[in-house]
Amino acid sequence: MDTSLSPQAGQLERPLEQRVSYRLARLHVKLNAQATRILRRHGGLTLVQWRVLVMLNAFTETTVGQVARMTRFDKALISRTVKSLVRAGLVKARSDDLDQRQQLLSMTESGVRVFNAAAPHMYARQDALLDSMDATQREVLFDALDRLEDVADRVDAF
Amino acid sequence: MDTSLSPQAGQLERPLEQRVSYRLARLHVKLNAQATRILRRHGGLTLVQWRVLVMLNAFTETTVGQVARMTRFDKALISRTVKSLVRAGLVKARSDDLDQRQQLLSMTESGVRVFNAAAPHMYARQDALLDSMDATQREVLFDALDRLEDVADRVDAF
DNA sequence: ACAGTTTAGTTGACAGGTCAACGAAAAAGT
DNA sequence: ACTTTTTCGTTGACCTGTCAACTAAACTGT
Repeated sequence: MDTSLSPQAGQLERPLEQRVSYRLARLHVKLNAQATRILRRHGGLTLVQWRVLVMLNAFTETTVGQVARMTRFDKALISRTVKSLVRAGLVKARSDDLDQRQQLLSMTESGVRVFNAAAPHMYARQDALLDSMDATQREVLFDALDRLEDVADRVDAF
Repeated sequence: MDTSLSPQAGQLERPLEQRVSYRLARLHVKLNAQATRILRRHGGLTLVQWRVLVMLNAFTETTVGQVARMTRFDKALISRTVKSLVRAGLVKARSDDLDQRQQLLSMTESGVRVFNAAAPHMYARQDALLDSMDATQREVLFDALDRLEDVADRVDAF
């Protein structure tokens, strides 16, 4: 397969490499695609379903709103995803006596089983990502991510 | 506004902060939202439209496929975006005599005007992102992004 | 007690993006 | 020359994620 571009491509190829947002977008797409493939291979969860289960695994009983806030996903998305998980029998909802608006979510036995099947692979990947850097690199990376998020939050500057 | 989570939240809050793919996803969403807002405010381009125009600005005459390969976006997406740009009068297509399958794309005068109106703000943001780090940090960051992409490409390991 | 406000969650409509199938043209193989 | 394969771009179906509107429940202040 020929991956070369046109002769003039070199003009932009390098600058493009150095664009933060572009590089981040590209990496994000790749990581997502990889995670999606792993999940499909090991139990068939979607990425959002996985992230919800991660939360339910860490917090015995949680609500839709709490998951949405923690993952920073849209609550509509979480709502639909939880519904799909309930439909698949992986999550059960129990109404909260103290607050009738919300439901307390937890994994079913089957949910735990599916989660535990996928988890080793997902965590191995996570470790591989971290292991690709040494300790200082990791530190710098996370610090950089923090700084970038700060800039991204200062919207009105531009 | 109370941003605190449930008491048990601390259990996962820090680990979550340290997850590479999660942090990257979050940053990506923020950066995209910021770019989208800037573009809306300065000319009304969408993010994909902007990225296509960046390419057309760097390469006088390009094709849909070439843009797709360079940006790593899906060619279907580029095809539709180009069509929208042509419809908006920002891009013109000229058929290639040597290859009747493809069309050579370039910006119209109006396209250049819109691009130039948005560009300073987008580049200022880009600079602000880079300026949030010092030289060594930038170097480590891009190196880390490279390494992470490598790991993301090694799919079959998990 | 009760009007006004806030919060939880659902839903519909929609934009962004992916995937697979396709027709047309070009390139490669025989 | 002609069949086969590859490439270019478009299209339709579909999935993901966002936004805004809405209902119901809970909280707040009087």
